[in-house]
Amino acid sequence: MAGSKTYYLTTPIYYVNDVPHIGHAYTTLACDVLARFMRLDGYDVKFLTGTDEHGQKVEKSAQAAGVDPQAFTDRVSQNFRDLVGVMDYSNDDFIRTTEPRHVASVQALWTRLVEAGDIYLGSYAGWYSVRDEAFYGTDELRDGPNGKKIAPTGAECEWVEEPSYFFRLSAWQDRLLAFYDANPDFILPPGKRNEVVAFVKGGLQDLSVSRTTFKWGIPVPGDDAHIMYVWLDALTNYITAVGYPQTEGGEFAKYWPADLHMVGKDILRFHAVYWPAFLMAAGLQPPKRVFAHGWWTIEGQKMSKSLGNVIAPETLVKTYGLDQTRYFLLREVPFGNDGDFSHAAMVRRINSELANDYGNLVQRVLSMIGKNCGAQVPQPGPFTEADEALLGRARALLGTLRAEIGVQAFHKALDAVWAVVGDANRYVDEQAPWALKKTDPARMATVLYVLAETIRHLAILTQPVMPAASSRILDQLALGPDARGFDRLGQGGALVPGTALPAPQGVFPRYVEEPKT
RNA sequence: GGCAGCGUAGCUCAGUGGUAGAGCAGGGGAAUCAUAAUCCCUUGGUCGGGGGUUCAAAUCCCUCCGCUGCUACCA
Repeated sequence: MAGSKTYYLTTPIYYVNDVPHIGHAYTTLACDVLARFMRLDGYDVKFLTGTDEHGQKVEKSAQAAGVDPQAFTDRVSQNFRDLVGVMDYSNDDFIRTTEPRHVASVQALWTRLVEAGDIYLGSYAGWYSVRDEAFYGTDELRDGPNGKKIAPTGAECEWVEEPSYFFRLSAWQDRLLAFYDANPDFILPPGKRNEVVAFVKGGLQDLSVSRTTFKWGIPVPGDDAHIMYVWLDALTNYITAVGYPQTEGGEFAKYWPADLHMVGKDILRFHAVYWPAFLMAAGLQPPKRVFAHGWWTIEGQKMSKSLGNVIAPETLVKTYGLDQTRYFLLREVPFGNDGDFSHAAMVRRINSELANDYGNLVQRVLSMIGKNCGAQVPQPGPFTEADEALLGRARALLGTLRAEIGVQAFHKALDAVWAVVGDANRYVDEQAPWALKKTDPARMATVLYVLAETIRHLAILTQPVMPAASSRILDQLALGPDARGFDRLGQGGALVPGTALPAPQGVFPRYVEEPKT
Protein backbone atom coordinates (compact mmCIF):
# COMPACT_ATOMS: atom_id res chain seq x y z
CA MET A 1 0.00 0.00 0.00
CA ALA A 2 2.80 2.45 0.80
CA GLY A 3 4.06 4.33 -2.18
CA SER A 4 0.82 4.11 -4.08
CA LYS A 5 -1.75 6.50 -2.68
CA THR A 6 -0.56 9.33 -0.44
CA TYR A 7 -2.44 11.95 1.53
CA TYR A 8 -0.78 14.92 3.21
CA LEU A 9 -2.85 17.14 5.46
CA THR A 10 -2.07 19.87 7.93
CA THR A 11 -3.58 21.90 10.71
CA PRO A 12 -2.52 25.50 11.13
CA ILE A 13 0.39 25.87 13.50
CA TYR A 14 -1.08 27.31 16.65
CA TYR A 15 0.20 30.53 18.14
CA VAL A 16 1.87 29.58 21.39
CA ASN A 17 0.70 32.70 23.10
CA ASP A 18 -2.85 31.29 23.08
CA VAL A 19 -4.20 28.75 25.52
CA PRO A 20 -5.68 25.73 23.72
CA HIS A 21 -9.47 25.83 23.54
CA ILE A 22 -12.29 24.07 21.78
CA GLY A 23 -11.50 25.86 18.52
CA HIS A 24 -7.96 24.51 18.34
CA ALA A 25 -9.21 21.07 19.34
CA TYR A 26 -11.84 21.20 16.60
CA THR A 27 -9.47 22.03 13.76
CA THR A 28 -7.06 19.27 14.66
CA LEU A 29 -9.90 16.83 15.31
CA ALA A 30 -11.24 17.28 11.80
CA CYS A 31 -7.77 16.53 10.45
CA ASP A 32 -7.35 13.56 12.75
CA VAL A 33 -10.58 11.98 11.56
CA LEU A 34 -9.57 12.56 7.97
CA ALA A 35 -6.11 11.12 8.59
CA ARG A 36 -7.49 8.01 10.27
CA PHE A 37 -10.07 7.55 7.53
CA MET A 38 -7.48 7.76 4.78
CA ARG A 39 -5.10 5.39 6.57
CA LEU A 40 -7.87 2.83 7.00
CA ASP A 41 -8.63 3.29 3.33
CA GLY A 42 -5.11 2.31 2.42
CA TYR A 43 -3.44 5.68 1.95
CA ASP A 44 0.07 6.54 3.04
CA VAL A 45 -0.86 9.50 5.22
CA LYS A 46 1.20 12.31 6.63
CA PHE A 47 -0.69 14.37 9.19
CA LEU A 48 1.08 17.48 10.47
CA THR A 49 0.35 19.90 13.29
CA GLY A 50 2.54 22.18 15.36
CA THR A 51 3.12 25.57 16.92
CA ASP A 52 3.92 29.04 15.63
CA GLU A 53 6.43 30.47 18.06
CA HIS A 54 7.75 33.74 16.68
CA GLY A 55 6.43 37.28 16.76
CA GLN A 56 6.23 40.38 18.83
CA LYS A 57 3.54 39.12 21.18
CA VAL A 58 5.60 36.10 22.14
CA GLU A 59 8.65 38.31 22.62
CA LYS A 60 6.66 40.54 24.96
CA SER A 61 5.08 37.69 26.85
CA ALA A 62 8.49 36.14 27.40
CA GLN A 63 9.80 39.46 28.62
CA ALA A 64 6.87 39.81 30.98
CA ALA A 65 7.54 36.32 32.26
CA GLY A 66 11.18 37.19 32.74
CA VAL A 67 12.55 34.44 30.55
CA ASP A 68 14.16 34.39 27.15
CA PRO A 69 11.81 33.74 24.23
CA GLN A 70 13.11 30.28 23.48
CA ALA A 71 12.65 29.09 27.05
CA PHE A 72 9.22 30.68 27.03
CA THR A 73 8.10 28.93 23.86
CA ASP A 74 9.58 25.64 25.02
CA ARG A 75 7.22 25.89 27.95
CA VAL A 76 4.00 27.13 26.35
CA SER A 77 4.18 25.02 23.23
CA GLN A 78 3.86 22.06 25.57
CA ASN A 79 0.21 23.05 26.06
CA PHE A 80 -0.43 22.15 22.45
CA ARG A 81 1.65 19.00 22.52
CA ASP A 82 -0.39 17.92 25.54
CA LEU A 83 -3.58 18.47 23.57
CA VAL A 84 -2.49 15.70 21.23
CA GLY A 85 -2.75 13.21 24.10
CA VAL A 86 -5.96 14.63 25.47
CA MET A 87 -7.76 14.31 22.14
CA ASP A 88 -5.92 11.19 20.95
CA TYR A 89 -4.70 12.84 17.77
CA SER A 90 -2.74 10.64 15.40
CA ASN A 91 -0.45 13.27 13.91
CA ASP A 92 2.75 11.96 12.35
CA ASP A 93 4.80 15.03 13.12
CA PHE A 94 4.68 18.08 15.37
CA ILE A 95 6.56 21.03 13.99
CA ARG A 96 7.78 24.09 15.87
CA THR A 97 8.84 27.19 13.99
CA THR A 98 11.84 27.59 16.29
CA GLU A 99 13.36 24.32 15.12
CA PRO A 100 16.58 24.51 13.06
CA ARG A 101 14.97 22.57 10.19
CA HIS A 102 12.34 25.29 9.90
CA VAL A 103 14.73 28.22 10.12
CA ALA A 104 16.77 26.68 7.31
CA SER A 105 13.67 26.05 5.26
CA VAL A 106 12.29 29.59 5.60
CA GLN A 107 15.62 31.16 4.77
CA ALA A 108 15.94 28.93 1.73
CA LEU A 109 12.49 29.91 0.54
CA TRP A 110 13.32 33.59 1.07
CA THR A 111 16.49 33.26 -0.94
CA ARG A 112 14.57 31.52 -3.68
CA LEU A 113 12.01 34.36 -3.78
CA VAL A 114 14.77 36.95 -3.95
CA GLU A 115 16.39 35.08 -6.82
CA ALA A 116 13.08 34.94 -8.59
CA GLY A 117 12.81 38.69 -8.31
CA ASP A 118 9.68 38.62 -6.18
CA ILE A 119 11.19 40.23 -3.11
CA TYR A 120 12.64 43.75 -3.11
CA LEU A 121 13.71 46.28 -0.50
CA GLY A 122 11.47 49.29 -0.09
CA SER A 123 10.05 51.17 2.80
CA TYR A 124 6.88 50.79 4.69
CA ALA A 125 5.14 53.95 5.69
CA GLY A 126 1.90 54.55 7.46
CA TRP A 127 0.06 55.78 10.51
CA TYR A 128 1.24 53.72 13.43
CA SER A 129 -0.18 53.51 16.91
CA VAL A 130 2.45 52.59 19.45
CA ARG A 131 -0.25 51.70 21.95
CA ASP A 132 -2.04 49.32 19.56
CA GLU A 133 1.14 48.11 17.86
CA ALA A 134 -0.67 48.40 14.58
CA PHE A 135 -0.80 50.40 11.39
CA TYR A 136 -4.03 52.05 10.28
CA GLY A 137 -5.26 53.16 6.89
CA THR A 138 -6.04 56.81 6.30
CA ASP A 139 -9.74 56.09 5.94
CA GLU A 140 -9.85 54.55 9.40
CA LEU A 141 -8.48 57.62 11.13
CA ARG A 142 -10.14 60.76 12.37
CA ASP A 143 -8.49 64.08 13.12
CA GLY A 144 -7.61 64.84 16.70
CA PRO A 145 -6.26 67.97 18.40
CA ASN A 146 -2.92 69.44 17.25
CA GLY A 147 -3.15 67.74 13.87
CA LYS A 148 -2.85 64.30 15.45
CA LYS A 149 -4.55 61.32 13.86
CA ILE A 150 -6.73 59.18 16.08
CA ALA A 151 -7.25 55.45 15.52
CA PRO A 152 -10.67 53.78 15.87
CA THR A 153 -9.43 52.51 19.22
CA GLY A 154 -8.88 56.08 20.37
CA ALA A 155 -5.11 55.80 20.31
CA GLU A 156 -2.94 58.53 18.85
CA CYS A 157 -1.08 57.61 15.69
CA GLU A 158 2.14 58.91 14.24
CA TRP A 159 3.53 58.79 10.73
CA VAL A 160 6.21 56.13 10.65
CA GLU A 161 8.50 55.11 7.86
CA GLU A 162 10.77 52.09 8.08
CA PRO A 163 12.72 50.05 5.58
CA SER A 164 11.00 46.81 4.69
CA TYR A 165 11.26 44.03 2.19
CA PHE A 166 8.24 43.52 0.02
CA PHE A 167 6.81 40.52 -1.76
CA ARG A 168 5.56 41.36 -5.24
CA LEU A 169 2.05 40.14 -4.54
CA SER A 170 0.54 42.60 -7.02
CA ALA A 171 2.18 40.67 -9.84
CA TRP A 172 0.31 37.51 -8.91
CA GLN A 173 -3.28 38.66 -9.11
CA ASP A 174 -4.01 37.24 -12.56
CA ARG A 175 -2.18 34.00 -11.92
CA LEU A 176 -4.03 33.51 -8.66
CA LEU A 177 -7.37 34.09 -10.35
CA ALA A 178 -6.41 31.66 -13.09
CA PHE A 179 -5.44 29.13 -10.45
CA TYR A 180 -8.78 29.49 -8.62
CA ASP A 181 -10.55 29.16 -11.91
CA ALA A 182 -8.69 26.00 -12.86
CA ASN A 183 -9.20 24.50 -9.39
CA PRO A 184 -12.80 25.14 -8.35
CA ASP A 185 -12.43 23.02 -5.20
CA PHE A 186 -9.23 24.68 -4.04
CA ILE A 187 -11.17 26.70 -1.47
CA LEU A 188 -14.04 25.12 0.42
CA PRO A 189 -16.75 25.72 1.39
CA PRO A 190 -17.89 27.51 -1.81
CA GLY A 191 -19.07 30.63 -0.02
CA LYS A 192 -15.58 31.22 1.29
CA ARG A 193 -14.15 30.69 -2.14
CA ASN A 194 -16.29 33.49 -3.49
CA GLU A 195 -15.03 35.84 -0.82
CA VAL A 196 -11.43 35.09 -1.64
CA VAL A 197 -11.95 35.47 -5.37
CA ALA A 198 -13.72 38.78 -4.79
CA PHE A 199 -10.87 39.93 -2.62
CA VAL A 200 -8.23 39.10 -5.20
CA LYS A 201 -10.28 40.63 -8.00
CA GLY A 202 -10.36 43.82 -5.96
CA GLY A 203 -6.65 44.21 -6.53
CA LEU A 204 -3.55 43.20 -4.62
CA GLN A 205 -0.84 45.37 -3.17
CA ASP A 206 2.67 44.26 -2.51
CA LEU A 207 3.08 42.72 0.90
CA SER A 208 5.50 43.89 3.52
CA VAL A 209 7.35 40.75 4.53
CA SER A 210 9.96 41.91 7.01
CA ARG A 211 10.07 43.80 10.28
CA THR A 212 12.71 45.75 12.10
CA THR A 213 10.77 46.70 15.20
CA PHE A 214 11.37 43.51 17.13
CA LYS A 215 13.85 40.65 17.14
CA TRP A 216 12.03 37.38 17.86
CA GLY A 217 11.83 35.84 14.43
CA ILE A 218 13.88 34.38 11.62
CA PRO A 219 16.54 36.78 10.31
CA VAL A 220 16.44 37.81 6.67
CA PRO A 221 19.42 36.18 4.93
CA GLY A 222 22.10 38.77 4.40
CA ASP A 223 20.32 41.53 6.32
CA ASP A 224 20.17 40.79 10.02
CA ALA A 225 18.46 44.09 10.76
CA HIS A 226 15.29 42.49 9.44
CA ILE A 227 13.34 39.50 10.60
CA MET A 228 10.72 37.84 8.47
CA TYR A 229 7.06 38.60 8.46
CA VAL A 230 5.35 36.05 10.68
CA TRP A 231 3.10 34.64 7.98
CA LEU A 232 5.91 33.96 5.58
CA ASP A 233 7.61 32.20 8.46
CA ALA A 234 4.52 30.33 9.63
CA LEU A 235 3.11 29.14 6.31
CA THR A 236 6.43 27.70 5.28
CA ASN A 237 6.10 25.07 8.01
CA TYR A 238 3.97 23.04 5.62
CA ILE A 239 6.92 22.45 3.31
CA THR A 240 9.55 22.34 6.06
CA ALA A 241 7.85 19.26 7.42
CA VAL A 242 8.30 17.41 4.15
CA GLY A 243 11.97 18.29 3.92
CA TYR A 244 12.18 21.61 2.09
CA PRO A 245 14.55 22.84 0.73
CA GLN A 246 15.26 19.27 -0.26
CA THR A 247 12.72 18.87 -3.05
CA GLU A 248 14.22 16.01 -5.00
CA GLY A 249 13.08 12.62 -3.74
CA GLY A 250 12.27 12.11 -0.08
CA GLU A 251 9.10 13.27 1.56
CA PHE A 252 8.75 16.38 -0.54
CA ALA A 253 8.50 14.40 -3.74
CA LYS A 254 6.18 11.94 -2.03
CA TYR A 255 3.76 14.29 -0.29
CA TRP A 256 3.88 17.73 -1.89
CA PRO A 257 1.61 19.36 -2.91
CA ALA A 258 -0.38 18.89 0.28
CA ASP A 259 -3.86 17.48 -0.21
CA LEU A 260 -5.41 19.69 2.42
CA HIS A 261 -4.69 22.63 4.67
CA MET A 262 -7.40 22.77 7.30
CA VAL A 263 -7.85 26.27 8.72
CA GLY A 264 -10.27 28.36 10.73
CA LYS A 265 -12.13 30.93 8.68
CA ASP A 266 -10.15 33.76 10.26
CA ILE A 267 -6.91 32.76 8.55
CA LEU A 268 -8.27 31.76 5.17
CA ARG A 269 -6.74 34.64 3.27
CA PHE A 270 -3.21 33.85 4.33
CA HIS A 271 -3.64 30.29 3.11
CA ALA A 272 -5.68 30.92 -0.01
CA VAL A 273 -3.98 34.06 -1.33
CA TYR A 274 -0.52 34.69 0.11
CA TRP A 275 0.57 31.08 0.40
CA PRO A 276 -0.17 29.99 -3.19
CA ALA A 277 1.50 33.18 -4.39
CA PHE A 278 4.64 32.50 -2.33
CA LEU A 279 4.78 28.95 -3.59
CA MET A 280 4.22 29.75 -7.23
CA ALA A 281 6.84 32.46 -7.03
CA ALA A 282 9.27 29.90 -5.66
CA GLY A 283 8.42 27.53 -8.47
CA LEU A 284 6.53 25.16 -6.19
CA GLN A 285 3.02 23.81 -6.54
CA PRO A 286 0.22 25.26 -4.40
CA PRO A 287 -1.67 22.88 -2.11
CA LYS A 288 -4.68 21.08 -3.51
CA ARG A 289 -7.21 22.41 -1.06
CA VAL A 290 -7.75 24.87 1.75
CA PHE A 291 -10.84 24.24 3.85
CA ALA A 292 -12.06 27.05 6.11
CA HIS A 293 -14.25 25.81 8.92
CA GLY A 294 -16.46 27.82 11.26
CA TRP A 295 -16.33 28.85 14.88
CA TRP A 296 -18.04 27.63 18.00
CA THR A 297 -20.16 29.63 20.34
CA ILE A 298 -20.80 28.37 23.85
CA GLU A 299 -24.41 28.15 25.00
CA GLY A 300 -25.27 30.75 22.38
CA GLN A 301 -22.53 33.18 23.37
CA LYS A 302 -19.29 34.12 21.72
CA MET A 303 -16.35 32.50 23.42
CA SER A 304 -14.26 35.07 25.24
CA LYS A 305 -11.94 35.41 28.16
CA SER A 306 -13.96 38.26 29.60
CA LEU A 307 -17.14 36.19 29.62
CA GLY A 308 -15.17 33.41 31.21
CA ASN A 309 -16.83 30.82 29.01
CA VAL A 310 -13.76 29.50 27.23
CA ILE A 311 -13.89 25.74 27.35
CA ALA A 312 -10.70 23.76 27.69
CA PRO A 313 -10.75 20.53 25.67
CA GLU A 314 -9.73 18.59 28.80
CA THR A 315 -12.91 19.74 30.50
CA LEU A 316 -15.07 18.37 27.70
CA VAL A 317 -13.25 15.08 27.64
CA LYS A 318 -13.47 14.67 31.40
CA THR A 319 -17.13 15.60 31.52
CA TYR A 320 -18.50 13.75 28.50
CA GLY A 321 -15.82 11.32 27.41
CA LEU A 322 -13.37 11.52 24.53
CA ASP A 323 -15.29 9.62 21.86
CA GLN A 324 -18.47 11.43 22.81
CA THR A 325 -16.75 14.80 22.46
CA ARG A 326 -15.21 13.86 19.13
CA TYR A 327 -18.58 12.63 17.85
CA PHE A 328 -20.48 15.69 18.98
CA LEU A 329 -18.09 18.22 17.47
CA LEU A 330 -18.31 16.64 14.05
CA ARG A 331 -21.98 15.64 14.12
CA GLU A 332 -23.65 18.70 15.58
CA VAL A 333 -22.79 21.20 12.86
CA PRO A 334 -22.52 21.08 9.08
CA PHE A 335 -18.75 21.23 8.70
CA GLY A 336 -17.81 24.70 7.54
CA ASN A 337 -20.63 26.45 9.38
CA ASP A 338 -20.43 28.12 12.74
CA GLY A 339 -21.93 26.06 15.53
CA ASP A 340 -23.07 26.26 19.08
CA PHE A 341 -21.89 24.05 21.88
CA SER A 342 -24.43 23.48 24.60
CA HIS A 343 -24.64 20.98 27.40
CA ALA A 344 -28.21 20.11 26.45
CA ALA A 345 -27.29 19.37 22.85
CA MET A 346 -24.30 17.33 23.94
CA VAL A 347 -26.39 15.20 26.30
CA ARG A 348 -29.04 14.74 23.61
CA ARG A 349 -26.48 13.44 21.13
CA ILE A 350 -24.83 11.17 23.68
CA ASN A 351 -28.02 9.61 24.98
CA SER A 352 -30.11 9.51 21.85
CA GLU A 353 -27.59 8.70 19.15
CA LEU A 354 -24.69 7.04 20.91
CA ALA A 355 -26.32 5.20 23.83
CA ASN A 356 -29.82 4.49 22.51
CA ASP A 357 -29.29 4.09 18.78
CA TYR A 358 -25.78 2.77 18.28
CA GLY A 359 -24.71 1.44 21.67
CA ASN A 360 -27.97 -0.27 22.39
CA LEU A 361 -28.06 -1.83 18.93
CA VAL A 362 -24.68 -3.40 19.56
CA GLN A 363 -25.62 -4.47 23.05
CA ARG A 364 -28.96 -6.04 22.18
CA VAL A 365 -27.48 -8.01 19.29
CA LEU A 366 -24.33 -9.19 21.01
CA SER A 367 -26.28 -10.03 24.11
CA MET A 368 -28.68 -12.24 22.14
CA ILE A 369 -25.77 -13.93 20.42
CA GLY A 370 -24.08 -14.47 23.75
CA LYS A 371 -27.14 -16.05 25.29
CA ASN A 372 -28.59 -17.94 22.35
CA CYS A 373 -25.73 -18.84 20.03
CA GLY A 374 -23.23 -20.28 22.45
CA ALA A 375 -21.21 -17.05 22.45
CA GLN A 376 -20.04 -17.78 18.93
CA VAL A 377 -20.58 -16.04 15.61
CA PRO A 378 -23.83 -17.72 14.51
CA GLN A 379 -24.06 -19.95 11.46
CA PRO A 380 -26.29 -18.24 8.91
CA GLY A 381 -28.66 -20.01 6.56
CA PRO A 382 -29.91 -18.63 3.23
CA PHE A 383 -30.41 -14.86 3.18
CA THR A 384 -33.83 -13.36 2.60
CA GLU A 385 -34.54 -10.17 0.72
CA ALA A 386 -34.62 -8.26 4.00
CA ASP A 387 -31.24 -9.68 4.99
CA GLU A 388 -29.68 -8.71 1.69
CA ALA A 389 -31.22 -5.26 1.90
CA LEU A 390 -29.65 -4.51 5.26
CA LEU A 391 -26.29 -5.98 4.31
CA GLY A 392 -26.41 -4.07 1.07
CA ARG A 393 -26.92 -0.78 2.87
CA ALA A 394 -24.06 -1.53 5.27
CA ARG A 395 -21.74 -2.42 2.40
CA ALA A 396 -22.72 0.69 0.45
CA LEU A 397 -21.62 2.96 3.29
CA LEU A 398 -17.95 3.02 2.35
CA GLY A 399 -18.72 4.58 -1.01
CA THR A 400 -20.93 7.20 0.60
CA LEU A 401 -18.36 8.02 3.24
CA ARG A 402 -15.54 8.32 0.74
CA ALA A 403 -17.59 10.89 -1.15
CA GLU A 404 -18.60 12.88 1.93
CA ILE A 405 -15.25 12.73 3.69
CA GLY A 406 -13.67 13.65 0.39
CA VAL A 407 -15.30 17.07 0.65
CA GLN A 408 -14.93 17.25 4.43
CA ALA A 409 -18.69 16.78 5.01
CA PHE A 410 -18.21 14.97 8.32
CA HIS A 411 -21.79 15.61 9.42
CA LYS A 412 -23.17 13.98 6.29
CA ALA A 413 -20.86 11.01 6.68
CA LEU A 414 -22.10 10.45 10.21
CA ASP A 415 -25.67 10.97 9.10
CA ALA A 416 -25.23 8.19 6.54
CA VAL A 417 -23.82 5.84 9.17
CA TRP A 418 -26.71 6.54 11.52
CA ALA A 419 -29.20 5.87 8.77
CA VAL A 420 -27.88 2.30 8.72
CA VAL A 421 -27.95 2.17 12.52
CA GLY A 422 -31.65 3.02 12.22
CA ASP A 423 -32.14 0.39 9.50
CA ALA A 424 -30.53 -2.20 11.76
CA ASN A 425 -32.73 -1.32 14.73
CA ARG A 426 -35.84 -1.55 12.53
CA TYR A 427 -34.62 -4.87 11.19
CA VAL A 428 -34.26 -6.24 14.72
CA ASP A 429 -37.83 -5.28 15.52
CA GLU A 430 -39.19 -6.64 12.25
CA GLN A 431 -37.33 -9.93 12.46
CA ALA A 432 -37.90 -10.30 16.22
CA PRO A 433 -35.16 -12.86 16.84
CA TRP A 434 -36.45 -13.39 20.39
CA ALA A 435 -39.60 -14.87 18.86
CA LEU A 436 -37.64 -16.91 16.29
CA LYS A 437 -35.74 -18.43 19.18
CA LYS A 438 -38.82 -20.55 19.93
CA THR A 439 -40.18 -21.03 16.42
CA ASP A 440 -37.17 -21.17 14.11
CA PRO A 441 -33.72 -21.17 15.75
CA ALA A 442 -31.93 -21.52 12.43
CA ARG A 443 -33.60 -18.37 11.14
CA MET A 444 -32.73 -16.62 14.39
CA ALA A 445 -29.09 -17.49 13.81
CA THR A 446 -29.26 -16.01 10.32
CA VAL A 447 -30.83 -12.79 11.59
CA LEU A 448 -28.23 -12.41 14.31
CA TYR A 449 -25.46 -13.11 11.83
CA VAL A 450 -26.75 -10.40 9.50
CA LEU A 451 -26.86 -8.01 12.42
CA ALA A 452 -23.38 -8.88 13.63
CA GLU A 453 -22.06 -8.40 10.13
CA THR A 454 -23.83 -5.03 9.93
CA ILE A 455 -22.32 -4.00 13.25
CA ARG A 456 -18.90 -5.04 11.97
CA HIS A 457 -19.30 -2.57 9.11
CA LEU A 458 -20.52 0.18 11.41
CA ALA A 459 -17.70 -0.26 13.90
CA ILE A 460 -15.00 -0.34 11.22
CA LEU A 461 -16.42 2.84 9.72
CA THR A 462 -16.78 4.73 13.00
CA GLN A 463 -13.14 4.13 13.93
CA PRO A 464 -11.91 7.47 12.57
CA VAL A 465 -14.37 9.49 14.65
CA MET A 466 -14.53 7.27 17.75
CA PRO A 467 -11.38 5.17 17.88
CA ALA A 468 -11.72 3.82 21.41
CA ALA A 469 -15.39 2.83 21.39
CA SER A 470 -15.17 1.38 17.89
CA SER A 471 -12.18 -0.65 18.94
CA ARG A 472 -14.11 -2.07 21.89
CA ILE A 473 -16.96 -3.10 19.60
CA LEU A 474 -14.52 -4.76 17.22
CA ASP A 475 -12.94 -6.52 20.19
CA GLN A 476 -16.36 -7.90 21.02
CA LEU A 477 -16.61 -9.26 17.50
CA ALA A 478 -13.21 -10.93 18.04
CA LEU A 479 -11.68 -9.01 15.15
CA GLY A 480 -7.93 -8.50 15.41
CA PRO A 481 -5.92 -5.42 14.41
CA ASP A 482 -5.45 -6.73 10.88
CA ALA A 483 -9.21 -7.17 10.37
CA ARG A 484 -10.18 -3.53 10.84
CA GLY A 485 -9.17 -1.79 7.62
CA PHE A 486 -11.62 -0.71 4.95
CA ASP A 487 -10.26 -3.44 2.71
CA ARG A 488 -12.02 -5.89 5.01
CA LEU A 489 -15.45 -4.35 4.44
CA GLY A 490 -17.83 -6.33 2.30
CA GLN A 491 -18.00 -10.07 1.95
CA GLY A 492 -14.25 -10.62 1.85
CA GLY A 493 -13.82 -9.91 5.55
CA ALA A 494 -17.12 -11.36 6.69
CA LEU A 495 -17.41 -12.82 10.17
CA VAL A 496 -16.57 -16.48 10.36
CA PRO A 497 -19.33 -18.61 11.90
CA GLY A 498 -18.24 -20.48 14.99
CA THR A 499 -15.70 -17.87 16.09
CA ALA A 500 -15.81 -17.54 19.87
CA LEU A 501 -16.96 -14.13 21.10
CA PRO A 502 -16.20 -12.47 24.43
CA ALA A 503 -18.96 -11.44 26.82
CA PRO A 504 -20.58 -8.22 25.57
CA GLN A 505 -20.08 -5.00 27.47
CA GLY A 506 -21.77 -1.63 27.05
CA VAL A 507 -19.72 0.83 25.03
CA PHE A 508 -21.70 4.07 25.18
CA PRO A 509 -23.09 4.75 28.66
CA ARG A 510 -25.97 7.19 28.98
CA TYR A 511 -25.09 10.58 30.39
CA VAL A 512 -26.93 10.94 33.68
CA GLU A 513 -27.22 14.44 35.11
CA GLU A 514 -25.64 14.98 38.48
CA PRO A 515 -28.47 15.31 40.98
CA LYS A 516 -28.85 18.90 42.12
CA THR A 517 -27.62 19.51 45.65
C1' G B 1 -21.51 52.54 1.61
C1' G B 2 -20.17 48.27 -1.96
C1' C B 3 -20.27 42.90 -2.89
C1' A B 4 -22.14 38.06 -1.29
C1' G B 5 -25.35 35.01 1.49
C1' C B 6 -29.35 33.89 4.69
C1' G B 7 -34.58 34.34 6.73
C1' U B 8 -39.13 27.08 5.76
C1' A B 9 -42.87 23.22 11.83
C1' G B 10 -41.21 24.80 19.22
C1' C B 11 -35.47 23.85 18.00
C1' U B 12 -31.59 22.62 14.12
C1' C B 13 -31.96 22.40 9.14
C1' A B 14 -33.03 19.81 3.82
C1' G B 15 -35.78 21.12 -0.24
C1' U B 16 -34.05 25.93 -6.89
C1' G B 17 -41.26 25.72 -11.01
C1' G B 18 -45.85 21.09 -10.34
C1' U B 19 -50.41 18.82 -4.39
C1' A B 20 -44.85 21.52 2.00
C1' G B 21 -39.95 17.51 4.27
C1' A B 22 -36.18 15.21 8.04
C1' G B 23 -34.08 14.82 12.93
C1' C B 24 -35.03 16.36 17.85
C1' A B 25 -38.97 18.10 21.14
C1' G B 26 -44.72 17.17 22.04
C1' G B 27 -49.08 13.35 21.79
C1' G B 28 -50.88 8.09 21.12
C1' G B 29 -49.84 2.91 20.47
C1' A B 30 -46.89 -1.89 19.90
C1' A B 31 -43.20 -4.94 21.53
C1' U B 32 -40.08 -6.83 25.59
C1' C B 33 -33.92 -9.07 22.82
C1' A B 34 -31.38 -4.63 24.92
C1' U B 35 -28.03 0.68 28.32
C1' A B 36 -36.74 1.70 30.24
C1' A B 37 -33.12 1.27 25.08
C1' U B 38 -36.36 -0.04 20.28
C1' C B 39 -40.42 0.11 16.57
C1' C B 40 -45.09 2.20 14.49
C1' C B 41 -48.65 6.17 14.10
C1' U B 42 -49.44 11.32 15.03
C1' U B 43 -50.02 17.10 16.43
C1' G B 44 -47.55 21.11 14.19
C1' G B 45 -45.80 25.64 8.97
C1' U B 46 -50.47 31.83 5.12
C1' C B 47 -42.02 28.53 3.40
C1' G B 48 -39.71 37.05 6.68
C1' G B 49 -43.67 41.27 4.51
C1' G B 50 -45.62 43.19 -0.13
C1' G B 51 -45.89 43.18 -5.47
C1' G B 52 -44.96 40.73 -10.23
C1' U B 53 -44.01 36.62 -14.14
C1' U B 54 -46.51 31.73 -14.92
C1' C B 55 -51.72 27.11 -16.07
C1' A B 56 -48.54 26.45 -11.58
C1' A B 57 -43.46 29.79 -7.01
C1' A B 58 -40.52 28.07 -0.81
C1' U B 59 -38.25 27.62 -5.71
C1' C B 60 -37.82 33.08 -11.07
C1' C B 61 -38.09 38.91 -11.05
C1' C B 62 -38.82 43.69 -8.16
C1' U B 63 -39.18 45.96 -3.49
C1' C B 64 -39.20 46.40 1.86
C1' C B 65 -37.70 44.46 6.78
C1' G B 66 -34.22 41.60 9.73
C1' C B 67 -29.60 38.84 10.32
C1' U B 68 -24.55 37.25 8.78
C1' G B 69 -19.90 37.29 6.10
C1' C B 70 -16.13 39.90 3.11
C1' U B 71 -14.31 44.81 2.05
C1' A B 72 -5.64 43.28 3.14
C1' C B 73 -0.59 43.48 5.85
C1' C B 74 -3.01 41.88 14.91
C1' A B 75 -2.25 36.89 14.67
